[in-house]
Amino acid sequence: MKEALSLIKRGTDEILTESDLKKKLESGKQLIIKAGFDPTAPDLHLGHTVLLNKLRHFQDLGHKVIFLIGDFTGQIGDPSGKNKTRPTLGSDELIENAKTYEKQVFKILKKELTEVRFNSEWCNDLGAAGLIRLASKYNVARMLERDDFNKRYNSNQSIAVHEFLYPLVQGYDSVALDADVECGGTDQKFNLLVGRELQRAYNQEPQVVLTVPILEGLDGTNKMSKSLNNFIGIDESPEEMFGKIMSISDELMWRWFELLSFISEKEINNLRQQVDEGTNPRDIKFLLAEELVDRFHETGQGASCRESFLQRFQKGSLPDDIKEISINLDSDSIPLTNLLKNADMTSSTSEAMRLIKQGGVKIDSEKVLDPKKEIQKGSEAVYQVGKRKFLKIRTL
RNA sequence: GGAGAGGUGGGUGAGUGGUUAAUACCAGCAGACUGUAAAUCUGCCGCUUCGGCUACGUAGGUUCGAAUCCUACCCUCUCCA
Repeated sequence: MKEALSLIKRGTDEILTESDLKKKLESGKQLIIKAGFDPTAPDLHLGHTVLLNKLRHFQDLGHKVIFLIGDFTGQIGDPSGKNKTRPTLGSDELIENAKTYEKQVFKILKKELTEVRFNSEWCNDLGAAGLIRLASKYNVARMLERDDFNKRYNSNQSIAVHEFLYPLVQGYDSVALDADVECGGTDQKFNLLVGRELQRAYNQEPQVVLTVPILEGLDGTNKMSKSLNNFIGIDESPEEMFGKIMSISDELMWRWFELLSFISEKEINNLRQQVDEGTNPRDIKFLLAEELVDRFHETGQGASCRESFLQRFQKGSLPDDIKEISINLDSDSIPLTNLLKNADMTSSTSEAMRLIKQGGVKIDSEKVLDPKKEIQKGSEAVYQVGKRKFLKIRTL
């Protein structure tokens, strides 16, 4: 029992309330653990895995996880942050996204203890009348307690009425599922607590709310998210993942160790001490990168990534696995700027022009300085833009 | 319904008729350096067939000339009801 509790408490931010959790654990029944996910962004990234790891802990104790895809709530758009209302998804798309989720999520969760559900199942049946009834169970003052509503309200920014529905519907999900525990990021705390209130209003035993810390993204300040493009997807190639982890600041590295690594706190402190004593932080970052790459790919991948990383950046050699593409030309030659744009290596010819002038473009490891360079038909070469983008292009 | 404030490049936010692809900051990108794609420094940061073209909520108008003035519309916020 004590062990169970300490496993659950590891890395969590808050448990509301711990005594309720104890009671539920002691009851001996299989608990229903709920966690909601956004239907529009099926690509899981490391930020999500903080939560998934926690769900996994519950599974290790034999409890059932409901992986809830908020397809109905997705139509509302989570007012957290400054999201705008999202486009409604077609059911085909939803099924696709769900499949993508499943493919990724079982890298961490146990299949036999996971149930994937959609909240449109019960929300569609709710109807206008049901929604009104639901809305009557909560009040505006309490809604405005929510931090982002509060901030927007006080700084004279708009809050659309439908945004109030989001926490309500999310809370109603807990009622529909009769959830025992709901897990989410700390930014979800308000929504999770609404679930507690609503369950009480529907005469259920209120769920325990468990929040996990929010993982900072690559920039080190903002929450990891797709829209800020500061994320590492768990589906990304080993090389990509490794490289991105190496690009985080030395400071952020410790935070990631804390939230993502499975090594013990003691070991982390040990590593800190090593750095204090003069070890290159890069080498410590290697450990983190290797652990994570191994987790999401085959064991051993991490080590080989480290090798090629050293090769590439210390000795400046080309990576081994350069993608190849062919591009058809309409005429005998094409300006280099256009070629780079067509190959998606730059977003516009203007950008390509700039990069060439700045000395950031190489062909077969030779710096190109002429912005008007033409590439002939029937050639093949390795193009490099900046330090990271490589592509072998054949012109036909 | 009435009165008022405001909408500027990915974000914040200057700019109130003319040295103007639009100050500054952040983010981003490149180069240098390094102990890493950390940190730091320097440069860049709308698009282009390099002739130009398109931009300051939308649509018109005034003017030799408009982000800046006028008109209408759309949107956001505040106060009153």
